[in-house]
Amino acid sequence: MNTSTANRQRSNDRTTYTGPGMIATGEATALLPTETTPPIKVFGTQAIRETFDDLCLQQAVNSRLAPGVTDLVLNPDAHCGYGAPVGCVMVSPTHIYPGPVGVDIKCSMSLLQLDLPAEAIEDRKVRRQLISAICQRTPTGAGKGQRNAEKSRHVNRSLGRQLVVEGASEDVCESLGIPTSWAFRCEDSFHLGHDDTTDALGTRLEKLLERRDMSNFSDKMKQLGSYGGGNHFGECEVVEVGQSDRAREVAHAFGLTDGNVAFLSHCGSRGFGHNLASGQFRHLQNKFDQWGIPLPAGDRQLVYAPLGSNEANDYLDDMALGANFATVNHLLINALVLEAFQEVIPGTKGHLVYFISHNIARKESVNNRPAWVHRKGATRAIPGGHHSLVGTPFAKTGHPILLPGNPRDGSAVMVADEGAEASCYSVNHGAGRVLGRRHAKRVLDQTTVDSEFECGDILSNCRQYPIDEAPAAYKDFDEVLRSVKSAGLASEVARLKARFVIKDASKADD
DNA sequence: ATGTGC
Repeated sequence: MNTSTANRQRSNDRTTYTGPGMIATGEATALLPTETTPPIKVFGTQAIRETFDDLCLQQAVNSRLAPGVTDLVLNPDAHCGYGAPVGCVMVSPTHIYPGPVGVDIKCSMSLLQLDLPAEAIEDRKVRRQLISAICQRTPTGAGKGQRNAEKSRHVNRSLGRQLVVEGASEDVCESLGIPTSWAFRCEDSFHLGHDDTTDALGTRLEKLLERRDMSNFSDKMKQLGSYGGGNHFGECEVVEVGQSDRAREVAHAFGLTDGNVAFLSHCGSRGFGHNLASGQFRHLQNKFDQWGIPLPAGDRQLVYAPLGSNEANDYLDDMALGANFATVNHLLINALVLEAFQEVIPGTKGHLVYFISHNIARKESVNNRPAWVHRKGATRAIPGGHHSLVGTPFAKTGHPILLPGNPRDGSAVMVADEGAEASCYSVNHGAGRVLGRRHAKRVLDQTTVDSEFECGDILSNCRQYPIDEAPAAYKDFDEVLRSVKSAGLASEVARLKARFVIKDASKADD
């Protein structure tokens, strides 16, 4: 059965995975055998393994057997995605796969630590003021999520062209009022083109701007500093650093302060990244049709390009352009959120803890050779002492791993352990869906969701919190984290407890 | 995910 068939069956809630079963190998690890190649590594406790539906497993097998793929890791938050499961890592030294990077190029998390004690936002009125100050500056929602920017932070066409080519360069940060030091708090503050130059990106951008679907480039650039919709959000948190000596030490190195307010953001490359990604899917699918190349497992979502081909070069350039937009988008959002806090509580100071993606392909060294590591709903997890962190603020400790859970149960900051080599230096990217959006709307009810927020004294900008985004639509976050910890991939540094949530509510009553 | 859906 190929994935297209599986997709059709899923729409009727009938999936039938007929491949081999999982081999249980440990409390939190398992192997999913494939016919002719080494097995897929699965990280998840027994309870988590039961959440993997048939289509998800089928997609994992299809991705593992696709041309040039040498490793595939399935994380505890895995569920079906575009071509490959959301929550997987796919490695290839020879091929690039746009589908397994995903439709939202460089969808990421960022965390801003503020110097406010939790008590400063205890008053619901203060939190209401913060919600409105933040919403004024960082719109949510599809399309219309364009910022009404004051002159000092206006993104005109020429600044737009500069920032998608340069990413968070000093010049770009200065133009937008972003502290330049924040660039050092990024997993990647900029992305180069296929030949490791910015020139390649400038050239590619010129070509793209001639395209009809890029005629609204200036409008796309105006979306800079906005969240968008779906599972994207901004969330005000109180930091609870773990009790162990290591947690306290690492939290200190990360710049996290126990008991203080922080702000967690989740968003990506908005309409610009979507244009680039969907344009590439279409383009490569047409090439496959035109040249009569067989699709991996017959799945159009798994089209690929061999490295060195014009197609691969163009994709890598487009991915970098989208990734640069996402990077500056996150940093600007954080600058605007800080500004909103300062408006409501004058004198507030804040610094970026980290900005890290979970939808991107990076050139890394795997099994001692260079390869493209596609993280599709997966977060890089490199422990302290690893050569690739030399020169960063986190060379000794390992970098922060930012994992959204849900507003009811909290989110987490983790740090990688030595064992992460087994998962290609990756962990999950959050809790992962357990109910599809349609399913969630059918089986969950608004009153329960509302009372969960009321009980936790968690405020929101939404009159009705979107039901398909309710905590119960996601996997048990503690079980997901237990999977990561007991597999030796990463350790918990801090929990983040939600105090208010900013989300797009425009589709809440569909 | 997305100026939203074959």
